[in-house]
Amino acid sequence: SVVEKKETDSNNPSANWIHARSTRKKRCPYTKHQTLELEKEFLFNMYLTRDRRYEVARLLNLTERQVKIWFQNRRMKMKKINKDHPKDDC
Amino acid sequence: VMILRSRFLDARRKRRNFSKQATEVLNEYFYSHLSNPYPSEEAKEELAKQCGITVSQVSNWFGNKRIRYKKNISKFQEEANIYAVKTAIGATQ
DNA sequence: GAGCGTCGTAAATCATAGTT
DNA sequence: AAACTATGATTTACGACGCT
Repeated sequence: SVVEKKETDSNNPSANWIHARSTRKKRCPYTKHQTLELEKEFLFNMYLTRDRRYEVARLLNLTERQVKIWFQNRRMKMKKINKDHPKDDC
Repeated sequence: VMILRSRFLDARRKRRNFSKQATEVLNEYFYSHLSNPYPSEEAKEELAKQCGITVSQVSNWFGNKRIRYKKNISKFQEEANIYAVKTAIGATQ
């Protein structure tokens, strides 16, 4: 009976974790230039003011939302790097 | 400066495939939790320990596994059966 | 209560390892 | 050895939820 249960689970892909993010913007990789400028801005300060965000978005032809999210992701990346390699530095 | 930094980090992208045993452990967890293959933070830590990899690597593995499984379930059917049998044997002992 | 924060993730893409 | 495929890691984009 245990076997049967496991097998029905295996044969049952309808098990709901397959939820399609239907209405999501497709990921579009940023250009070298966009990434470089964003990194430079991040180096200057990890958190954006509203005005800075507007400027950066305008200069790089991205939406303010994209810039905001890029900074959020970038901070998470920094956190992950610090976690994975505690203290090797240049 | 950051060009060097990013190049340095990109170099970390050099990887090796996980050991056969590690993959075995991960697959066992995945297929025995097929209805909800989302290990908790604690489960990830345990898997990481068992596999000799980092928690981040466990997260990456499950992320990749879920999407690739979902994208082509039939391709993984044989593998799924193998691990289903494996856990079934384990359960009866 | 609008707005930006983190956290975990999906999905696409990248870079390389492994295979044919 | 050059295609080709598998696989681990990284990059965009959100939803959920927190704080102020």
